[in-house]
Amino acid sequence: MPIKLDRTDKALLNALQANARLTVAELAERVALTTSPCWRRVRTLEESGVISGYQAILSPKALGYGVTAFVSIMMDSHTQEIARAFEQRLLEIPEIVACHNVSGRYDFLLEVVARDLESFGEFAREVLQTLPCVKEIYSSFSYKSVRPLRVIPLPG
Amino acid sequence: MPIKLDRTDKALLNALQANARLTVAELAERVALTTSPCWRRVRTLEESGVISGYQAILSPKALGYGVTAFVSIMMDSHTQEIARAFEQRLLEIPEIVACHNVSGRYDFLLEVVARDLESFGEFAREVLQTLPCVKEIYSSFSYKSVRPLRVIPLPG
DNA sequence: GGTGAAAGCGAGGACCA
DNA sequence: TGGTCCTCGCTTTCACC
Repeated sequence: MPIKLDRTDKALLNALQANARLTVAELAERVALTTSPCWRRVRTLEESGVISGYQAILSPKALGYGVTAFVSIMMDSHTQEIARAFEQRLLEIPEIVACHNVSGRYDFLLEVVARDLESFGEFAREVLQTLPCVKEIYSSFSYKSVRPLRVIPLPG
Repeated sequence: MPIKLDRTDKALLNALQANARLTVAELAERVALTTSPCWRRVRTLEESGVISGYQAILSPKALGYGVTAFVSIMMDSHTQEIARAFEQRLLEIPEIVACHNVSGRYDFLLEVVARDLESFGEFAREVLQTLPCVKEIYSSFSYKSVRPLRVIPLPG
């Protein structure tokens, strides 16, 4: 699974992580190539799965979400089916923008957006607390995102 | 800061969150508009800050990162300058792909990628443990990302 | 807010070195 | 691999409804 990337590939990936709307012509200029080989490289990166997609990044603030919370959930049961059903249920809740099954004291770590603290409280009470098999919930609020743009480092 | 969005705007945002490379022609078709008004709406969404950018989403796995960890950090001091300097230092560490200053028992929550557990151990020992003013660190590993694609829900 | 048309440019492919 | 050229379709911007 480790795909070989040369300097040019890394430059392309960094440019596209910063701005997915760069045209092939602009990309080519940045990496000192002509458009055809540049376009071919990008396509190869897409096909190999290194680039899994392109996404518009929305501002939670501008959409009226003033609160980002991290919610840790401990289950009172750990069977295969219960975990699967629980994950399925989590996927149906749009306020949960990220969600990991994790090791340690808690079983799931969620990132949740809400309009304000009051709205989050209601969400926690009416949605999270009523999920099946939940034993304990711990919420922590983001005062500020220190690193707003998620960038995967390129190895080597 | 709450920007008014009608049904069409929301459809555009949802389409662009799923695929930022859709052409204006394709977008227009999906929302039953012609290209001109569609293009104008997208531009307005960009200028208003609702769309803060476009990003290629890379696969950590394909890049050789087998481990995603969530690291909670407790500081032994909480002055303004120390926090600022600490955040500045965190920004210089590329393995930290996300980072929040949070409420609760810990002060910072980081998301870190690493090649494998061994590599993470080394990173924790040599980079995280040596940061100034760190009192306690708690690491939790992601077994699996339940929601791989981050999508902000649209209000209303 | 919506439509339609026009100019220019980029995407994507065929082919050569 | 990289480069050149070529064609179609899209982007972008009009003027107008």
